[in-house]
Amino acid sequence: MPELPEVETTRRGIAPHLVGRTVTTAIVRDARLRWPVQADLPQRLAGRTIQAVGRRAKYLLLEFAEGTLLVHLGMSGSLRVLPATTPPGKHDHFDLVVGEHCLRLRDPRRFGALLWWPRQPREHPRLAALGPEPLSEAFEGSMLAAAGRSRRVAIKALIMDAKVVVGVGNIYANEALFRAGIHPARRSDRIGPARYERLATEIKAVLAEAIAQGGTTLRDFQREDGRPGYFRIQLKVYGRGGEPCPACDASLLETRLAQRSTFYCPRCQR
DNA sequence: AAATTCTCCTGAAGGC
DNA sequence: TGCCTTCAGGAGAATT
Repeated sequence: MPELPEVETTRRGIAPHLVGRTVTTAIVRDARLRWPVQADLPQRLAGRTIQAVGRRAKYLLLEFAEGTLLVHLGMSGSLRVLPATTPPGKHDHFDLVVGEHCLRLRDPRRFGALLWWPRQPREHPRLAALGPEPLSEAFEGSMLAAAGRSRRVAIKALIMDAKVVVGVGNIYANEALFRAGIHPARRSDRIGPARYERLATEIKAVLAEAIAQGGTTLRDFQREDGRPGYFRIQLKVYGRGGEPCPACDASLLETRLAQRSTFYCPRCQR
């Protein structure tokens, strides 16, 4: 399940194979993604030259002079660069053919998306309302505190809200709250400025560490060349309900919060 | 209107 | 062994 570090790892992996190259053809094998892939997408892409491969939140942005292809990997999507002649597998729904190679989208659960946008990516309605990138300077403790003060949601829900900050998925929300010593259900308006500073710092740190390690992985994340990602970054609480807290040995708890699996240490996190 | 719940999908895992 | 059920989760949509 790609989170922001996996998407960024994918971006860095595929960009060298794509930038400056011209699309030979595009193949849609199954248009039934999150939204139906528009039928004329191959015609729109053929003959266009990829100028840059960007990212906003968990959207990958294949930028052309004529517009942008937004690619979202959803829950189970992965992108690989392969020889164009490689036979497609069962869930290989889309190819972007670039000379001898192709960028191939595999997505068993089909929660992903392919969207053509004939303008600048920043103007896309899905991107325009998003909060800041977590690793940018625009995201820091005081703005997070301001967002939290004006609402009364669980802190975990706050940091997973894309209007507040993008790219903090369930795994890293759990990890960041553990590292910051904050209980995931604590109300956002009952956390002080210093603790918000710490939380913003830990969100940045855990995401940066995961990117530096090439993306963590759960289940089926694959790198652009097909190598699996690795559990290089040790997840301290996610998926560890019942295990001892790595800091204090208390038994880690698992609950449901905002419809998501939530793991925390009842002693370390308040 | 903010907050919560629902929805899409299928592979994996667990139960009997 | 095999069929059945349950679960996971990104994020937009629907509901309260």
